[in-house]
Amino acid sequence: MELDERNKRVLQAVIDSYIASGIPIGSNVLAKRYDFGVSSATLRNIMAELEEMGYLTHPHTSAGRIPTDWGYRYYIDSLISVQNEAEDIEDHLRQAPPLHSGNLHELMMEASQFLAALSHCAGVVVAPSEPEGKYKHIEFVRLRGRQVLIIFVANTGSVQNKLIELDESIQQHDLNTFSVYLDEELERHTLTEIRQRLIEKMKEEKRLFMRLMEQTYRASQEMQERDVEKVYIGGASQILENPEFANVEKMRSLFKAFEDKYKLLRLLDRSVAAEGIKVFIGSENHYFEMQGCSVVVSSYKAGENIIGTLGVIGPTRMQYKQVIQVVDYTAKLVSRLLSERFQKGIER
Amino acid sequence: MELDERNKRVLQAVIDSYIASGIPIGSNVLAKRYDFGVSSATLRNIMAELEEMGYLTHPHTSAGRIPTDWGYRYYIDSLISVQNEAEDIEDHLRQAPPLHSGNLHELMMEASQFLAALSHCAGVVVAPSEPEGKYKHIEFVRLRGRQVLIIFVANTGSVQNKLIELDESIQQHDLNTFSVYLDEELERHTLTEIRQRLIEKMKEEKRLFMRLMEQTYRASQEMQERDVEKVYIGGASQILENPEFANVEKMRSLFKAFEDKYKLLRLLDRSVAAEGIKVFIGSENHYFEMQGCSVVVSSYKAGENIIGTLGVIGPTRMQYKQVIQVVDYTAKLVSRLLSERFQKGIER
DNA sequence: TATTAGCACTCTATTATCGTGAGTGCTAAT
DNA sequence: ATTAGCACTCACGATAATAGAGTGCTAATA
Repeated sequence: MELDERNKRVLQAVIDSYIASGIPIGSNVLAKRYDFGVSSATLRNIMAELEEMGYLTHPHTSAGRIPTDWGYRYYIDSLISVQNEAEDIEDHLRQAPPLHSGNLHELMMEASQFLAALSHCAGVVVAPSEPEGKYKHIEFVRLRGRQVLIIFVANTGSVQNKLIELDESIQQHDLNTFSVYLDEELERHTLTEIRQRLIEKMKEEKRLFMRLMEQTYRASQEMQERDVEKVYIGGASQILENPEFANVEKMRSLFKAFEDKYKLLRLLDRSVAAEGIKVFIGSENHYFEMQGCSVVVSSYKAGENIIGTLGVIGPTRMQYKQVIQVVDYTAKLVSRLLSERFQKGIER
Repeated sequence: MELDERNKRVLQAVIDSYIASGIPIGSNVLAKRYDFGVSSATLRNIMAELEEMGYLTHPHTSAGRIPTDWGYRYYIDSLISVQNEAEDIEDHLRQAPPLHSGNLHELMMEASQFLAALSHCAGVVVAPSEPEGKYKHIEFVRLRGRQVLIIFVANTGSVQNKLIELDESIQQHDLNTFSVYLDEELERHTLTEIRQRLIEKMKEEKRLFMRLMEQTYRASQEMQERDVEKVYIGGASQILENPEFANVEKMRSLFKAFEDKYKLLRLLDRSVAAEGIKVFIGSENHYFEMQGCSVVVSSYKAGENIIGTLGVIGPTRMQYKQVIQVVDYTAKLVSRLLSERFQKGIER
């Protein structure tokens, strides 16, 4: 059954009011605040209809209406018009300067805080995952004895490191030789390929380099997997400002969830493939048992390639219009910064 | 006025009970649970005395006694005996494995979570601050055009990086040359000294290297200052398990405080100079308006040098005995790992 | 047929009242 | 110095009463 124009307007009015005030909306309030040209009795009928269709509900018999998750979904898909973004963009620009990004880590942190500040929700940023074979440089630093620190520098400017322990001591000089060799090869090949070629080339001899290669390879694999560190959460306490989290138990479980960054990652990464904004309302996000929470995410790019995700987690009753704009703006901002400052496509 | 033996025992009993149960302790309960050989009436007198001396208080007329901050202070300084650490150490060992420390960042994170898990409070670790002139290696990676990524490797194995933009393009080859030069100099001098010598040596000529040196120097300064990233907080949600934070407003302010890492740093770093455990009870910590919170901190070392701080933030009513042992144990554990795996004193 | 006024009914949230019990402080006896 | 006894205090929980917002239904109206 389709909604006629008037019903749409009523639904929108109810959701708008509820988002703004947080209290269930009754027919009288609605009739008074908006000018529908009909009485509250008619509005009651309409609202009952909308409830039957699943867009609205009410907490108890004598309370006003609140949107269901389904109602929010319809609201976002059909009722939000993003016509007035111009005025908001100014708001953003005024607050934009903080994003200066001395290095990738900082940029991610700042972006998450930026999101939080502007959306009054928790800001979440998933750092770029380095596709295999995107290393620019691999460096070995001998710390002492057989301990070697391997440093991976990716095209995006991301730097990761791992400490390994070799079977036998090795000179810094030899490490440098190997590093130069690797860098040259990296121009044309992925780490996996290099490893393959090395295995073929030097069967038994040069055991030491072979070992080092193995360790390097394994370390790089570990880097890939250790995604957990890549989730930046900013301004989580923002979310507590919302009255719906006055319930202590809810808060607790929410913060527990924030600490489980792996799950967060799964949740956010679902949108990484596609471009544009995605909104997951309440029960729509399955990875995460967050009651009463919505997630607004977008992907960001470096050059033409989508490389990461960023967004916002907040109460289901959030200012979707604004939040969507903020997330969109931030994604574009981060994309621009990354594209400008790091990496130009595949070119080296 | 000094406390006689019996009063001490009563004070200890009250605090022990209150820490264990969280509810104010009345004279009857005390007389029943402990065997003082006196009646509840006498205990009432004693408790009134202790209250007058400032060690105890009660929330309202007809409630039992609870410790004041002062009472806790006395409890910790004079009443806690750490005789039975043997039994607890076993507990720790069973849970110890998780600390494997692939790199410094991981070690810090794991340590903070370790602290949280064992103390049921929030675990906080301040990463080693690199004293000037402790760099092992400085690497330059040309990303594209005039963008260069500077990577600092410290003796502790800590790796930091910063992206800079030069006035003119520079070849990777030249960067390597400079890196080799710096590394050699770093064997004997601090960055500040090297800069000085460079300025004297090559007045006008070699402008490019001079510029690079300036940028490198400035970047290293910034690294020093950007301490904020160095605070690792683990298991903050642990703290919510405590009933005293059922109050939403309290929780909120606490989490806000956690996000202000700079203040946290100030608070924790007060203990960095001295060795051993420090306890700040409730109002005793001034940097931080955390009502009802206590902080237990210790410093950790690499070799002989104190290089960082770690500890726990929890409700004033915490299991001091256990927590102190946990913090002590963790500090030693981290010290051992750092001493073993990285840096051997000043030797290179 | 769609809208509206009117009204009975429902349910929450607020406030008031009261009893209960743990605990204190004081006094007088030991 | 210790203790028994007792009056007094005060938070806490349960219960009851009230107010008010809002609904759903019915019958009247345009």
